[in-house]
Amino acid sequence: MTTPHPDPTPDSRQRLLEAAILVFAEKGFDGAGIREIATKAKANSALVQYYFGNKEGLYHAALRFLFEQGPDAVRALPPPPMPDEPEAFPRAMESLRNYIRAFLEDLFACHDAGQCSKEMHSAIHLFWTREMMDPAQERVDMILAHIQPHVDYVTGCLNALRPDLDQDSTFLMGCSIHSQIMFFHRDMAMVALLRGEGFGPQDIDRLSQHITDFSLGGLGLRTSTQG
Amino acid sequence: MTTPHPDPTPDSRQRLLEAAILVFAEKGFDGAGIREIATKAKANSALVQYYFGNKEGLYHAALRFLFEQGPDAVRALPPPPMPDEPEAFPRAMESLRNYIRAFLEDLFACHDAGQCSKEMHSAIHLFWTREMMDPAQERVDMILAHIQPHVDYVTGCLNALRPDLDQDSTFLMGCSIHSQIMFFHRDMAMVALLRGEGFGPQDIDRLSQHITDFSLGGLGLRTSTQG
DNA sequence: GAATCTTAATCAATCGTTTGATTGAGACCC
DNA sequence: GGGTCTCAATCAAACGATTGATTAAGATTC
Repeated sequence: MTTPHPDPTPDSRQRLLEAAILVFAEKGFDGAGIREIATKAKANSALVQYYFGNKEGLYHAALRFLFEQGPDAVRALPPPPMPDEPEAFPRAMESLRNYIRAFLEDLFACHDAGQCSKEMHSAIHLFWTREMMDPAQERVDMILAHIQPHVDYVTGCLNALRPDLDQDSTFLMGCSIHSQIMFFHRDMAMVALLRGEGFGPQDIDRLSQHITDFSLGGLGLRTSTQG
Repeated sequence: MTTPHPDPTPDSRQRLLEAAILVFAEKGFDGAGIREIATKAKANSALVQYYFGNKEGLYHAALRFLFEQGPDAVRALPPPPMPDEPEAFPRAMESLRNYIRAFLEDLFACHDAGQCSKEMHSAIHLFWTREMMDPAQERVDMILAHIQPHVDYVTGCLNALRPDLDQDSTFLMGCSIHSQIMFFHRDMAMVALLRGEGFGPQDIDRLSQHITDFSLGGLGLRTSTQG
């Protein structure tokens, strides 16, 4: 997460950005205070105005920063097959399975080449989830640009798996798949309360297996029945 | 949540409670101000301390209020069949279908006997969703008590539909079903951006049909293949 | 007339922001 | 090389506004 940008980018700016991600993720925009962020960044709170204009500028910059520099499971995945390619069907099935697993690994912060701390990793997803709940008007373009590859990937899989579906039905299928993946991330607190214990990285095998099977079944492509 | 014959001078405590739901839902706990709530309630802000002790007491009371008085689709549904009852399987299938539809109607504020305004109705679900994202320690009991009937209902359906599953697998199935229902509510903003237009009450037929079919397929109970 | 309800005025604390001063490294002139 | 100037970076201090909370007096009700 280093900036290759040529602009004057001293350490304080970077530290503020990373501290902002942590605090905004934990407490939200209104709950987070400029002074708290600056203290965690070991910087002066006035630097927020100096570098980012105001608090909202810091929030905006932090969101853009984690979009551009943060972890993204889909970036590393090979693209799904086109519907007319040979072996498109089994390869799309495998692509969907890999996507679900990669997304889960990303959410549970199973970082191999650790570019950022585990705490930062989960804060990034929490920050991101907060913004999704009510996206600000001036950030929708940035958000859409970040989501689009995810949508395209799953849509590509679905087009190969169910070429008979119209566009809107395919969209609904993608929603059903994504909803399951994200549920186990952002509703973890509820899941932990109901189940007694939450899911963690050690459950990724089981979770990705379940979501994949459930989704293939939902698509009408279940090959065998299992628990 | 207005009475069918509204009082000329309704209780100011009640007005505060209802205004709190609206403002807390829109801006969250930190974003909402006591003065704004009081203004919307046409009451004095000091009444918050008088009736509820402090701001958090108001939040707590508002949450409990909408739990006890607010709309709840499951309350009106006949209980799902026990696994050993006659015709348990087809009845459980119908129960699940009804549950999904009732939940969606609830989320989209299709109130027949309007106990509260449509604005209040959607605010209730937004408020509720916010609390779910990070539930406060002192409110988990109340939250669990409100969720439990939902979990029990779906678990009852699943026990009749897939009696072979162990408890944890059943739990995962329930998560997959609930995740889909809630997705179309709280990610509506994102869906609208991606799809060009969001879903509304007029789409309930299509949505509940899709989620039901997808879920039955995920359960390995798909009877026919359709778009 | 006591209890309950409501009010405006006010509290201390904290908020995001602004200000003015200081630092230190480089550019420039003589 | 010494002196001067520039400019971005950083800081402590203070700003006005707003926050949730408190108070004491007035209104209402029974």
